[in-house]
Amino acid sequence: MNNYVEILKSSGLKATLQRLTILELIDRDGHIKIDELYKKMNTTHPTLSLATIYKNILTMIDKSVVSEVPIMGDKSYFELKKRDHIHLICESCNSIEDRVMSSIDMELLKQSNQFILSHSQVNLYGTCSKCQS
Amino acid sequence: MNNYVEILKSSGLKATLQRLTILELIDRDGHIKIDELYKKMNTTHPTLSLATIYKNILTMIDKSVVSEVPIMGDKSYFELKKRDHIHLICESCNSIEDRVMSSIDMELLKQSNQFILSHSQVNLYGTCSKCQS
DNA sequence: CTGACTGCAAACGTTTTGCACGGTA
DNA sequence: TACCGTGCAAAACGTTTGCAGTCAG
Repeated sequence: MNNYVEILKSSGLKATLQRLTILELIDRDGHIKIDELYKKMNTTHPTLSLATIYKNILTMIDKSVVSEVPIMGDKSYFELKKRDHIHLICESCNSIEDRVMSSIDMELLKQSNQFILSHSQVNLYGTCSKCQS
Repeated sequence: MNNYVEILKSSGLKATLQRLTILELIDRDGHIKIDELYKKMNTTHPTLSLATIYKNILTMIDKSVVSEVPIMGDKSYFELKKRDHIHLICESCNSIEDRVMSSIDMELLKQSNQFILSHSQVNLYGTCSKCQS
């Protein structure tokens, strides 16, 4: 848990019990939606409010502690900020698996039968050529 | 416009004026959000209701005529279903550019300076190994 | 002619906000 | 102690629903 304290402090955020709890739950699940987070939280910390979760998710995204994983036909999931990776999203059981792989390996994945690919969604965020000038 | 009539009919949907209007506006913009769609629609077809847009977007996604583009920190955009492509999303002007490229070319993009990459989001939808059995 | 589709208005669920209180640093 | 963060309740917002009327095939 000390780990999260460091992360928060170095991001200029206070290490409150609420934030530590949120981070621990996100980490345990890997990827979690707000309502799932709230339900799990309610069992151990019944007083922690939904508004606090929303406020903290926003501020922690802003500070790059957490990142949003928007999903087709579903609410966004949230995960701890980590190095670039791919999400393998199973449309049958709704599981989300992280995979660290190079672009070239993606072709291999398509050809292998470990994960039957239905469709892909690649979004690259950055600055377009117009906005660079 | 005849093109859309064909697409709708071959998907088992009736080619109503409302659907044709929605498809034309999506196509014209490339990627559009529901509220933008409604605003533009309102100028030319003031009686077309928001509920109709929502219902139609859902059914047309279901029939693979349209697809959803979920975006970090924003509402989903919608586009016509087309062959696999990458989205270059400018965080400055919020433009979305389509780019058809192989996985290997992605590496080239990162190295080039045409689009300064801030972060990427790759979601692959399909069936995981567990759910295949 | 019939089932699919539309428009309206109400209902619903999710997210945001304002404010008084509480806790971290 | 000062300020950031929390909890509550209300408000705002986006989306869905039910139903009566309409239209495409």
